[in-house]
Amino acid sequence: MIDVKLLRTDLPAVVSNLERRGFSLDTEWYTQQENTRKVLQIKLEDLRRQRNEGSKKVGQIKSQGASPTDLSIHLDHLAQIDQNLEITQKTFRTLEEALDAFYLTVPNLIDADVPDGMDSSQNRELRRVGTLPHYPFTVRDHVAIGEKLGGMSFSEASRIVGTRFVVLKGFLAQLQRALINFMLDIHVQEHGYEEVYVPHLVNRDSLIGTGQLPKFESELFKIAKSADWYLIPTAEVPVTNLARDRIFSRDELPCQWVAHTPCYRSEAGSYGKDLKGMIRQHQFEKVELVCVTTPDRSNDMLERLTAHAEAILAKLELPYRIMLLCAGDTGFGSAKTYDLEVWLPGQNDYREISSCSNFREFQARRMHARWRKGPKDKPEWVHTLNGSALAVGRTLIALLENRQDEGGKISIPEALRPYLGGISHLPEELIRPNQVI
RNA sequence: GGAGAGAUGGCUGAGUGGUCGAAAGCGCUCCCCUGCUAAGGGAGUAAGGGUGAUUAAGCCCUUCGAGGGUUCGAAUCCCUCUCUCUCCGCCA
Repeated sequence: MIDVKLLRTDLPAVVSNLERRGFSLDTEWYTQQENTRKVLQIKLEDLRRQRNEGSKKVGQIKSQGASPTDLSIHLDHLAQIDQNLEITQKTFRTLEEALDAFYLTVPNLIDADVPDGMDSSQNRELRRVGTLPHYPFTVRDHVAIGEKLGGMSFSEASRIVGTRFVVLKGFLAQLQRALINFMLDIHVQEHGYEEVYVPHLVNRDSLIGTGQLPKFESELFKIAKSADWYLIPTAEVPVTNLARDRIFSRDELPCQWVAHTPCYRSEAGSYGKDLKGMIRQHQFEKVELVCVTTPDRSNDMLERLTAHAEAILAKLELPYRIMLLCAGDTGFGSAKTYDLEVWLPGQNDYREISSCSNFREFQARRMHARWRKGPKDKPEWVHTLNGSALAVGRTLIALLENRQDEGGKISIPEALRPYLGGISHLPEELIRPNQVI
């Protein structure tokens, strides 16, 4: 949620900032509601004051043993106030609910150093890392590699559930598991994150907290059994909500958490996009970094977090580029986002494999996540950040496509070999099924 | 799934209709005392919001899990829901 006070005091600044995203704020509606709110609230609070004072007096009158007529006159007067109060309260509540609902649909303010632009074509490429591979043969995409190697089955998945799922078997399943462990270990051991295991179902409040609701319900899978349980679309939701309703002391911050979870997305509205293969699935594995920090450090933390995601790509020797998203392409709750895009030879293009964002106070307001500088100080909002490091399914694709040879073998980057029993190439039997005699 | 108990400030925990935004203790902050250490004394210490010159003072409103009800008045009485704990059952 953006700062309500800022809306009240400097509406033009908010409007022009949000225009950079292509979001147009209904100023006429808002101004009118807000002005009414102010008048109504003053009136309401005054009526409540009168009632409180009147009620107190009843107690005094009674204890002083005043005449019954005095008392009934006073009670009549109070009844009138109450009647007025009830009407005012009803109107005020309706108004406030409308305003609250409105606030939840307003995106975050964009950082000043985010470039202008309305869509991904105007994202700014900051740099490229790694050299693109050249092949003296026709490259296969990951689907073709999967077919050749075996162990990647879309047809079986579709029989089990439907489209946009995959079954991985044998060394491909093991490769995915190796990647997860590899990423977690690096973040814990080299980058100083605390590993957390979290629920894969979350309630409405958590999704409102991180900003997926109320606006993006269609992208979520809802559990039929419960009124407000959803499958997580990213570990960001349960992990960031660890900060919900908390007041951190200075020395507890920053919190740096890493979690591996599956992610479930309905991908409504992406029909026809990336239909083939593992690029866009209803279920995929991801290792997510989440940071809760003091405001003065959040700029720095975004750079660090992004560097931590890059470190994984670098260790896996995958070529990538780093993009600074333009205002129009930056997500609803984010003030500034870097995307890491990995090179996919099968697509002859870079594709998103990580997205690292600074949410500043936006999620903290929704979650009531605060911190206190010193014991005497007022609580302030924390800043929250998160980034994928990395999307595991796409990492697996990237490895298959970038490290294939003509015969269809995949070379394993040095850094990953300890996680695969030391082998240098796939396919090789990593762990043989027991022979039953 | 069955039975019971509970939800109060940073924490523990009192509080069954007005004098309660809330005792006491712990923690924390400041001050005093004590030549180290240990200990002692005093004061302060919830959050959100409105108004105010929108980071003043002041005044005011709201909040004792959430929502509704009774009442002139609710932390306190009634109803619904959520969550937590204990015991039994079931279970990876």
